[in-house]
Amino acid sequence: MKFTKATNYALHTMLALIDNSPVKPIGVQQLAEIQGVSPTYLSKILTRLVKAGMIESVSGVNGGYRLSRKKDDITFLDIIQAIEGNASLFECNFVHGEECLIQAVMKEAEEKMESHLKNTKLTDMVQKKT
Amino acid sequence: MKFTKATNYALHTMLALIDNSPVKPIGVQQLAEIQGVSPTYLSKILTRLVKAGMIESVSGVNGGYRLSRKKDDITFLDIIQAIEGNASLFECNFVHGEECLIQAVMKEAEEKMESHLKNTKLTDMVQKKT
DNA sequence: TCAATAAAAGACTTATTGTATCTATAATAT
DNA sequence: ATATTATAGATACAATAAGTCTTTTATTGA
Repeated sequence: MKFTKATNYALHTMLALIDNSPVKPIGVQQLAEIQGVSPTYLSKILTRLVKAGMIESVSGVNGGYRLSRKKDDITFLDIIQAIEGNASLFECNFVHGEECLIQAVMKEAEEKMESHLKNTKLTDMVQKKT
Repeated sequence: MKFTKATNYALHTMLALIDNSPVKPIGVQQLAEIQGVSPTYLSKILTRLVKAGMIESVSGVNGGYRLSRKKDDITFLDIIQAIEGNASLFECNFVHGEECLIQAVMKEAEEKMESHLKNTKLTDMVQKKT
């Protein structure tokens, strides 16, 4: 079990967008180059973030991507779920009559992780940096 | 990102072994039938648990698998790591000079989950059941 | 209005991993 | 000896990840 590379790209791109001007967008070309990934692939990832309302895109000359207004609210969990989806990490296939106790424990564990990701905002990263 | 089915099989098999006699082993044939999976595949999974020291195998007639002595110490994390390995869930590929702050947050989050899995023992399940 | 720019979308390819099965080999009780 | 049972290796198939290519749509500057 592993997070996908797409999640890595998404998180780092978001961090780059935080550093960038909130007004003037930055092109996917440039964002892709920094991370050593193809622009089309990265744009595919960014489109998901747009649909999740975290960033906005501007097409045409001097277009690109920039953070949406509510940047202070964006958590790690938001970004991760936009990319990975929000299905449970563990799904019991066994056919019990009752509830699956194992599943319950796994869900609790997952929630611990999610809780931490929900409580850490992207903007926390920038403060640490300075 | 998801836990593999193998982990599901491993956890449920361990639970079945707890219910079983600690002396007389139970065959993979039977264990596989309960879960609707092929014996050869399940045995492959169980071999990993054997190597991790959680269960022991007895070959030959009336052979099979049974818990190893230290059954009270076996945690969810033990089983999961025996199957999934113990690599980090998140690996940053970006080439920073410094440490990756994102990676640090992800690691913290993962550790929250692991902590819960480490603190929950298999035997806890049995007590709940009664 | 037109040409250049840039994102969005869809079809497609390739690589990797998960999920098995089959066969052969080794160990053990009767 | 033989039937039984785990172990190991080779192999096959499916699903997902990761990425490319091409076309379409939207926007801007000249």
